[in-house]
Amino acid sequence: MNQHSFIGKEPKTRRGWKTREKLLGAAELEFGEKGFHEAAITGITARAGVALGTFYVYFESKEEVFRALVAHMGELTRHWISERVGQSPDRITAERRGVKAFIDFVREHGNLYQIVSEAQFVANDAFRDYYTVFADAYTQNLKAAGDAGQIPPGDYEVWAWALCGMNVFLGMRFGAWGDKRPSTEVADEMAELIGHGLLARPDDRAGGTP
Amino acid sequence: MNQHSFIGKEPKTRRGWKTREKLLGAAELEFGEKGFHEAAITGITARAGVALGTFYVYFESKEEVFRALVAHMGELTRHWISERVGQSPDRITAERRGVKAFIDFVREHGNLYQIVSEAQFVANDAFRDYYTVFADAYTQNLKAAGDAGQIPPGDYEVWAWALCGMNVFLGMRFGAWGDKRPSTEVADEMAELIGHGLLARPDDRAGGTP
Amino acid sequence: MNQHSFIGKEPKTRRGWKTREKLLGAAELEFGEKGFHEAAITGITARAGVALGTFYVYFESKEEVFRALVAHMGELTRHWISERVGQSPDRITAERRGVKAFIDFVREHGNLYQIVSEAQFVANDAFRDYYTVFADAYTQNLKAAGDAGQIPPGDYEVWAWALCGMNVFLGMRFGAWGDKRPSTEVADEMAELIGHGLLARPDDRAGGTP
Amino acid sequence: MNQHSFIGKEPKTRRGWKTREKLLGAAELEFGEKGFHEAAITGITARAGVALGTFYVYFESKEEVFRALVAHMGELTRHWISERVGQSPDRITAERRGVKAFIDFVREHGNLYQIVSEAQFVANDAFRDYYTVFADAYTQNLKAAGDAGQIPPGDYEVWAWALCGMNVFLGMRFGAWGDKRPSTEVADEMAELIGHGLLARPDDRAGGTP
DNA sequence: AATGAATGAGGATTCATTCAT
DNA sequence: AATGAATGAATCCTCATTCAT
Repeated sequence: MNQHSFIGKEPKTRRGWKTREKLLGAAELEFGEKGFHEAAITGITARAGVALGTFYVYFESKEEVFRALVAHMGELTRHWISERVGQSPDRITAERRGVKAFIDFVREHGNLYQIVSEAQFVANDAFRDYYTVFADAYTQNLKAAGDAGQIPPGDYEVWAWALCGMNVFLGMRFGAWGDKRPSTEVADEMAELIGHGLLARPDDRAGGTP
Repeated sequence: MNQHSFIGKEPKTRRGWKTREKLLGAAELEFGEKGFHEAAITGITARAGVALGTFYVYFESKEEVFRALVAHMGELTRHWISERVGQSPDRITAERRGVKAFIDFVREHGNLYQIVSEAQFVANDAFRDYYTVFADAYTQNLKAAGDAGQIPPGDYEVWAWALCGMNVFLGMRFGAWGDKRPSTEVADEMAELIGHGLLARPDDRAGGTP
Repeated sequence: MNQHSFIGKEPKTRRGWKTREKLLGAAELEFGEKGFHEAAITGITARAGVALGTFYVYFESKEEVFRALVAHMGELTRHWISERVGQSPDRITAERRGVKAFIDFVREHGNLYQIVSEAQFVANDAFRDYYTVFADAYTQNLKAAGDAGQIPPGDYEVWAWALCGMNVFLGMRFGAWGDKRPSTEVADEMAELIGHGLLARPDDRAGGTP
Repeated sequence: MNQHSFIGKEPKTRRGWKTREKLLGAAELEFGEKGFHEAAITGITARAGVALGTFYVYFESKEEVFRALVAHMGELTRHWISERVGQSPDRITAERRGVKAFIDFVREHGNLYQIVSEAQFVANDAFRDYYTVFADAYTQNLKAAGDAGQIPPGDYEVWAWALCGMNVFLGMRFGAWGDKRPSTEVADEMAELIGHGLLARPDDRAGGTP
């Protein structure tokens, strides 16, 4: 995926790799806690336990580490979710599991997820990349389901972005903002909504797709 | 809720009101174009055609105008949308019109809409307020529709946030990012998705709710 | 004493006098609480319950009110002390009463007394005036006592300044800084010191001057 | 008391120490000449020959250098005086030398001494520390003299503050305000006053302590 | 590789004072 | 007399980045 996309200066020694690693970890914490603008390079180096100048040995700028982190978050999120969605028997189950996974992810890594959101204003292209990768995968999945006759036809790209938005907002509202409702409940509700839609007659509900 | 929550210092004369108005308009442009951190107070006052100090007669800080603007955007957005949704014959029509209105709004006021998004990192409480007001209204509408038997029962709060997220993401993707697709098309697709849901059998489509 | 030294613009109406009075009182509080640099004209006018511009109807500048206040403090202090020292039977009694009065004054009007001290850096001439008036009076008193054979000959001006310094420091240390010791005790100790001096043999003490 | 209370950021290299030294010296001049509020950081860095930002490498704020300077002045003053008082044969000689030294110090370092005085309004705790250290030392000396039977018993703490006040005011009046009288003369007069006291009979004078 | 001293452009904020009403 | 809107000079402080060691 990241063929030539190594971000920052590649270390040549084992020691160098370790330092770079420490810096990345420290940056994750610093940005996660304070946000891009409040975060300081000295904060990162202090957490990493290295001198200020060392930062610039491995990264060209504050924005560069930030981008590296956003890219990393992309992988992390995808991994987290795909691990929890697995091979779902049907699309709705996949959606239900997906939302739950996303809410849980935000609850677990709220600070880090902020990094992605803030990228919108700091590194807009990285932000677009992040969600485009998601939406594209989503589109593919819908398409497959459509081809298999599991879901009705439609403009799956639009649907994918709509579903992304759902996830993100439910993650924000019921994950990041701290709601006591179990993520399963929220996921069930969302599954209900996008399963049968708003036009379903009440009695459709119990039966699912007959 | 916010009975007398006037943001900034309330002018006592007509002249004062005019100046405050000019400042607010200038701030909208400045923040919209440059974002919070790049925006400068001198940029605002220059646009407003007043001296630097005048800014601080009406606002305590850069953040305060920003908050005032977010609150103002809330009213503006609600007004824009409700004007275009009007008294819809049914919930799906309302949704379709709502999405379309939102996409159009973002296309029209893209810069301004950025202000709201950025509030997440600059004035988080104002950001929450903005969307909470939206989602609450959404919830009420769904409830009304539910009571009227137009839509199936469910946890309308969760649904409301899900629908908000859809709107926002479609607005971002097909509004802000500049997509050529007509907003009507996107709105129709979303209406389809949330109208019949993913479980609808293909042949359900033509008929809608019989 | 202040023949032509009316500070500020003299009001012409009764209403004007009242306003000026309110401003002076407010300034006393504001400067006393915050010190010259932290004090703000708006703080003064707010306390006085008048509009900002009104201040400049009666005073030319922030420094001017300050000077008016320092002059006023001079009269106030002298009045307070002379009232409490009265016609002392002898010099030492006068000194004892003087120190006590001064400590009590500082305890009672600590904030206001700060105004005088700060004058050193804000209106140095007013500061010098304040203490020069004091020291001159002191000198005269010592001279009278010397002429009457109550105290030994000496350069009374130097002595006067030395005694002023004593008063001020004892007032600061045991008055302003909040010491529990009763002012009478401190005054007695100072009287002992300057009564018999450091060379007195222990047994001189009981007897005073035989 | 202040074991490791290093004020500001401790440099780690020799070069750093030199820079900090230059800044401290420059600040002394700037504050001494202009007073705290008129002094500007750019004034300090210009005098030191470094860039503006360098100041903030070593000090957190304008107030912090100021505090560092006051502390430094404490050491400087004590050193100056103790050097000139030395091992005095008796308390009165010590006092006489002390006053003279203090007046001379103020004449020599008038500007710098202003820094201490102004501390009263800028860094009150530092101001208290300054004089408390002095008065404590004074108290100890008096106690020693008292134990040795050189001076009569008394509350030496009160005496110490009284004597401090004398010194300060004589320093101010005959040192800082520019009086032509030789400091020796003033010192002699003060020695006379606190040597025999005000109750001494005129004929005591010639004899001193027999 | 690592260090940490030095840089300086950049921007927010304050507030005494003026003046038209 | 009283008001309060408008002014703008004046400064403190931040922090990403550079570079000599």
